[in-house]
Amino acid sequence: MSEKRLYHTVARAILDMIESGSYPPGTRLPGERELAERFGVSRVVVREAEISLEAIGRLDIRVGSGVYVRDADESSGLILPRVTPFELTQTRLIFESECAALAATQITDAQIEGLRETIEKMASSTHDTPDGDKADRDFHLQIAKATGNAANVFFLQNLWRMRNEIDAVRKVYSAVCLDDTSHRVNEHSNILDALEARDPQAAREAMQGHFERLLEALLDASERQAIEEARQKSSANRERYLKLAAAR
Amino acid sequence: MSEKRLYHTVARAILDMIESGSYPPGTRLPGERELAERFGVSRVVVREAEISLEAIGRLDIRVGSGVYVRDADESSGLILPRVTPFELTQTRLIFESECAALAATQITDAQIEGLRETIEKMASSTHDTPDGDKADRDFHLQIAKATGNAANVFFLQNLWRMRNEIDAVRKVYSAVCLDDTSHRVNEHSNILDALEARDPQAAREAMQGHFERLLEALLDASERQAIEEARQKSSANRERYLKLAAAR
DNA sequence: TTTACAAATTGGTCCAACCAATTTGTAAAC
DNA sequence: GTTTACAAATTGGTTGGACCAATTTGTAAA
Repeated sequence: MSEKRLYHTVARAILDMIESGSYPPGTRLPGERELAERFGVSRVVVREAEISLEAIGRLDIRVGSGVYVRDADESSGLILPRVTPFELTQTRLIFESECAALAATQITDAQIEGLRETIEKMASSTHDTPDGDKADRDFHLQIAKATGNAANVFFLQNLWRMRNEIDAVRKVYSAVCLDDTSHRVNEHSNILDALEARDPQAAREAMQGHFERLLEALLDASERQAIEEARQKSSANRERYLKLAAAR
Repeated sequence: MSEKRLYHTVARAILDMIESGSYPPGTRLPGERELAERFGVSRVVVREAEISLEAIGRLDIRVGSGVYVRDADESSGLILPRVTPFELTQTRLIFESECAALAATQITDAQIEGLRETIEKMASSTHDTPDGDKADRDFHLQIAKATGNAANVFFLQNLWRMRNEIDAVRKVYSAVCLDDTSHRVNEHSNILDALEARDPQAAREAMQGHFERLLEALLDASERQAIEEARQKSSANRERYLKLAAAR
């Protein structure tokens, strides 16, 4: 209601179309002429709306071809702070635990069922496919949605963007998630049980446990990684200095 | 690097104009018509260029007034979701309470002192100046910083952006903050005490209390506002229908 | 000096074209 | 049957002119 300019309203509407799932990433949007008619505005306004969405990396406008929904991941060009995997996990711990507690007070049976499906999907995913990650993300996202709070959903999405778009984070996380599918499935089940029991405190603690274990796994992994890097560096050094010695 | 679309070229040119220093932040750009002539393009193209720059937070377009160069402060480039004041406050409650608890475990004496200053500043601010708001923001921001976690700082900044940049939120918040400076000063002091005592649980509860009271104040305010809007609407209706009756 | 209001300025929207890049449909060639 | 060539349809890009609404500015009255 507070939008004064038409193209803002239209941009909002297009965003809604995308976020409702009608147009998944990569999909082509209806042409400018059709959208103009559908929204009851001129083509200019649709263009302005699409251009503003292009500017913030949500759309990809290709001349002669069409306007495409951009994948929310890479090259979104948005600025994220430089956070370490530990910082991210700590923030997830405090934030998602409270989300879980909140969700426990108002989650619906249908949402419980949706969560169960993500767990099954994760359990049946092979180790290296991205399916497991997607199921993981869906699980946490659906809990945020179950809080019925758009701000919570927004932050959850941003947390996940940090995980995927910050190199240092992605590196460590992927190193950790190789062989812990069974752990994750287990812990997700615990969380689900608490939610199904509508027990906020139990949900909070289950989620805390989930991230505390992850935090420990991250510490182990980063230690291994540090050792490995040190080994490589010293090996490189050895080669360098041996060469020097050999050249003498 | 030749830009295919004209409005990209123009956007680039406008950006150059800004970055060359000819138009410092806050300055008004030449009108669309003049720029169109200067660049030798149509007005629509200039508009499209300016809209794309507005979308990424570089320009501020004001109807009837002009296009202004935006101060390059924290425009993180994120598009904010439509959240209600209640959602925002709930998220602040769960997130900032945990931040306070976390901060209590590791805050330094210097940071304690910094917090105390913001409280004094708020106490001495007159009611309608923005100084009070700034001190409020600083207080919460410094607690997030005291957690030593960049992700927490990032999210706190975004929470504040929601408060200031979402119309519906700003409206209700400003209605609430008129006469509650004394409340806020009190509650901030309580939080500070808990932090100084390095008592996580007390800090958490003090912060929770802060937001729970705010939540109630918001409910009151939104109720008053709804009543006022209903009054205005019915008054408008009365005028309309009386006119109709008089014209008969 | 202040106030009130009309005029000029500025962004917002619409329309009706036409251009250029791309995709698509179709028919000829293999 | 598959590939190739090319014309037709589709799609975004740009233009000029027109009119509206919000805002600022200039001017005259109080």
